[in-house]
Amino acid sequence: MLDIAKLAGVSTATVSRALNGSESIRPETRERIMALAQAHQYTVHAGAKNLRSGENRTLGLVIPFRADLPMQVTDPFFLSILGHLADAMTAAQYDLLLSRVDADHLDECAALYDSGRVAGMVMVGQWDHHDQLNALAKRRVPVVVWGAMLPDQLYCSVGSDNFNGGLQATSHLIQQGRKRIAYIGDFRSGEAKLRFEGYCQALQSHGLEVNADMFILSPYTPLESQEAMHAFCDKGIAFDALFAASDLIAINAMGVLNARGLKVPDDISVVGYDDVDASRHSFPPLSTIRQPLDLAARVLLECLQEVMRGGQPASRQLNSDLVVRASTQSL
Amino acid sequence: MLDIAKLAGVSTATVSRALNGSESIRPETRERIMALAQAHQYTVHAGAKNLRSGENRTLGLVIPFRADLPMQVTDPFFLSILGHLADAMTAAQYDLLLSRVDADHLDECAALYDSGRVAGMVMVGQWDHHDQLNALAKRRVPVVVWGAMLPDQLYCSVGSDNFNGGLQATSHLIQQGRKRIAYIGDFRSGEAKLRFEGYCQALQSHGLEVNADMFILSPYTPLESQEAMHAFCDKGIAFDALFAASDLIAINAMGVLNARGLKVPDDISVVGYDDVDASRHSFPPLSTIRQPLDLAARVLLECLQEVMRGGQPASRQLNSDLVVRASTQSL
DNA sequence: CTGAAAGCGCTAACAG
DNA sequence: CTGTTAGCGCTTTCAG
Repeated sequence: MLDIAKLAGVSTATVSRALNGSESIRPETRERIMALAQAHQYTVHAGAKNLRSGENRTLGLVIPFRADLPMQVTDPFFLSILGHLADAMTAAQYDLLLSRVDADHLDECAALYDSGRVAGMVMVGQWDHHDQLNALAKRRVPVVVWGAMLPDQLYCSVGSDNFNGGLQATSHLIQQGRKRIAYIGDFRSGEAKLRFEGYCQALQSHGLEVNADMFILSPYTPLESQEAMHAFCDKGIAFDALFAASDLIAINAMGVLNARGLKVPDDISVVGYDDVDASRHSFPPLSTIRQPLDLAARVLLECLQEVMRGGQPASRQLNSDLVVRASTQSL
Repeated sequence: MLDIAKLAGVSTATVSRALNGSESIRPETRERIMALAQAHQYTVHAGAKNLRSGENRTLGLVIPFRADLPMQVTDPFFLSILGHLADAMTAAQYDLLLSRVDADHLDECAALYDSGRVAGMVMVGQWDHHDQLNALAKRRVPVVVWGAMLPDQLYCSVGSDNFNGGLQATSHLIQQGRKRIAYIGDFRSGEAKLRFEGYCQALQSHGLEVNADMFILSPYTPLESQEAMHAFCDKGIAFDALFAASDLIAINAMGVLNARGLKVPDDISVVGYDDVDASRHSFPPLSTIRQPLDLAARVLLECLQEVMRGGQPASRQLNSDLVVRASTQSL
């Protein structure tokens, strides 16, 4: 910066002002300085600027991972939210620091904040550790979480309304005249559980029977979903529709159905969840619940900014949309 | 830091030395200081440290995107490399700054380096802009690229050997007794082209006919791959195997084959490319070419470090492995 | 082994 | 409108 100042015949203070768009500077001088900076490929040193101004424009995106599991992100869906978040942050002039943290030591990411590397962070991915997040929040680490709203939550979370999503998906099937609707996925915990509850609610409010025979337990990771589907079909229980807790499960299930000679959607209508890229290209293209990730990213950022300001924004549930494709059809 | 110094009854210099593991400090003093830091959740301010020591331990990961395309990463494969890279960098004590840059203005990421935000960067994703990358390298921006080796390349690239991958995939099919092997994917540019050339080579060296009727042009983005597959089947050309330029294309193609009553692998053996998560769960599970992403990430990092040291590491091609699953079977 | 002092590159009062 | 001055939080000679 000193070099530029000398070249322009001014002080570094003036250069700083010019480059930061201060009002109190002669336009002509500004132009000259900007031109010089451009010519010499000079850019303000971000670190020094932050240090001096006390501001920090980098935000953390932390992705918990489990040491015991093979390094994999089960959700292709996750990449999408990452992309949107990157976009939103870039648009708001933030840098994005990516950090992988052991899910069992989420407290470690406090160091990210304590060391001034990030001004705040959003946590996304497979997270269960409610209490660790609460501890972080108690430590006054600015953090927002992508996920469900939980009771006794000290931090701000943003997620989609999984209950309502399950409701929409199932109602859609019912409206198309389906009466024997199976559910495949987890129904004991997390987001899948809420989707399942939405499914039950939809059945009940339409006066349909909620039958445990129609619940197909499949891990959220779709590893064994095919087997689960096969096992269900083997039982010979009649059904004319299927609501899957995730697109990947749905796609695998459709593969099994196809293989067994059951036509989708003629024999079985199928709805998935997430609107993963692959669901547009599955056979047949999959009807699904789309979570508004672009909005989610913006809301996450807004909330984080509010938290960084010292506020306590309320957690939010975003509405999801039903996307109708060829895998569902009226009877 | 001053606080800790006071608490410990020493100077900040001593605290600094203790926290950085300097040799010339009494172990006892070190312990005491460490304990205090721990208790007060004190962490060295990373920015100030970098500023003073002139070092920078954050690396950039830039993901070019096309302004004209909807924000999407076509490759689910990409998330995987991102994860591995994050792991490798974390393990080497680097921070990872994620940055999305317009693919038409790759030069913009020079600012990331000029402003001292990153000490170097790796570029990954759909990149075509060979000349822009060369310009970056000429500007002495430390950068390494995930992708193919190109002639007149001023930068270092790391990629997998796509030609060899195509060769392996096709040879596998031939060894299983398949004689009429179709190729689906792009064959005009990029990595797919190399895979295609490997396919041709394999056919030739086994004395099989290389027939343009067996080339199914499908966008690398699998949007129209189903249509392409349908169109090919409609032509009624006999074939007993299919090599797809990507898993996603392969999975879509298998969907079409299933729907048309062609059994995989009995009637048609299918091999994909990438070993995407979904290919393990497709119906049937897909044989594919796995790129060694963990190794790739480590090599990328090594090369980047070498470039940052001022060196000019040679570009590298990594070997890929064939993963055999149920979609291929001997006749 | 430890402290004092200088300064990394920048910005923000405070004077002119 | 612009220059001077004083640090942001840390590390690192150079003396003790």
